[in-house]
Amino acid sequence: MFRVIKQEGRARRGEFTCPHGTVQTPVFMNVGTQGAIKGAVDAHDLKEIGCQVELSNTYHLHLRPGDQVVKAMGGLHRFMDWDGPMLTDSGGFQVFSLSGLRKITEEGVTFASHIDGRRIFMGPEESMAIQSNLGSDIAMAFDECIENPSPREYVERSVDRTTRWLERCIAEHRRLNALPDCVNPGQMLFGINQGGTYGDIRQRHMEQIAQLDCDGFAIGGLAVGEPTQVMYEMIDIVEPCMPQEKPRYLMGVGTPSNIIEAVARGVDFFDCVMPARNARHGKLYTWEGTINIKNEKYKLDPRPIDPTCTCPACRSFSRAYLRHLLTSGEMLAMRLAVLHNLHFYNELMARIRQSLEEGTFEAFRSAYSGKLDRPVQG
RNA sequence: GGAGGAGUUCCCGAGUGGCCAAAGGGGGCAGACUGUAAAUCUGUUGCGUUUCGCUUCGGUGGUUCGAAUCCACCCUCCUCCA
Repeated sequence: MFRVIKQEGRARRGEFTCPHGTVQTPVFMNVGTQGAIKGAVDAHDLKEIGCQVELSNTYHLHLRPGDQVVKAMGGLHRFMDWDGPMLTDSGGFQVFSLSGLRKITEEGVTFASHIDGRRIFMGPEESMAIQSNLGSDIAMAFDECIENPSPREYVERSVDRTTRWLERCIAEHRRLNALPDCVNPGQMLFGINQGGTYGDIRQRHMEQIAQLDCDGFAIGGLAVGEPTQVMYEMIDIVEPCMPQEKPRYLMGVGTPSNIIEAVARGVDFFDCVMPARNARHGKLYTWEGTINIKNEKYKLDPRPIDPTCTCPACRSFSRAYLRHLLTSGEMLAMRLAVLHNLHFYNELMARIRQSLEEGTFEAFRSAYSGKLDRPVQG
């Protein structure tokens, strides 16, 4: 269930209630693909850094440890000891990212497992069954995330197939939720818009799936190589076709500026591996811009990553220490850096929400959009 | 004292007459990363006025049109024998 509390322009301050709690939006979901945030961060840590929604992946958990294992262990919430809202991605992104290892038909996708090469088939029904076994609060429809660029003709055929897959997802999802041993009978389902960089295809697709019975709608297939401006154009085209009373989720996006710009265009949910991956690689976010903690200039820097930050890393450690840990390959470096960047993203969303409540979002946008993605000056 | 072996650019290490400012690794420096096959990948790492010039392969001298590579002597280190 979703309601808009306040609006500034197209930007929405909302509230989304799902089986494991109520989510304040706009929200950034913290990505734990295999039931863990890479960098030795666990579900308890997520609580401390302000995470509202945890995100895991259908394809990866199906391969290891197997969704039947997770179900036998009481569902993914109990397995990883996360009692808050959780979203599972359907495996649709792996259709894109593992493109060298798969074959697509009307029925679904056959993957060569990236672990041992064995063939695994995943279609709408399989994806729904796995996500049902995982017991997430929000299941994502099984789609094809199309690579960019793709020929118009291919995009048209793919999008039509994704629509048919969505209808199958809805039917199967409804059936699974009604089964007596369902892990999370209140599980919701989001449909996904595709269409590459063809605005008219995206618009038509969004109009079609908006008619279907979904709990929310996502925009997928963006930030896959197209220029940022094109991504914004696609959101501008699709957003008016999205139901006002349902949440909008921009999948896999993005940089702090991308998020601010997408909120301005009416998006409520986000997720991205970027803050965690960048953290592991030494790129850290501050309210003055990004820093690469591995740079020599931080060798003797006694300051925390960001002097205004309250994350576990900034509360106790200097840039010089973080730099030392990271250049030495210490696991602790990754952990502290990931905690910082995810805390930053969660704090970013909190400030966005606050500005929306105060009616100052546009001021916030002009102060920080662009700036947060760029290296600090000086 | 005797017999062998070795000294290469920040480090390890390849190179035995021209295609060598010198492979490869490490380390250093910098960059990339957007529903995670990523603790990964890329670039760079003698100097300069940079389609070219200069300095460099333990030292000095020599052979040669041309030397990290061949010769002589010297220095240093390692192994074995006394």
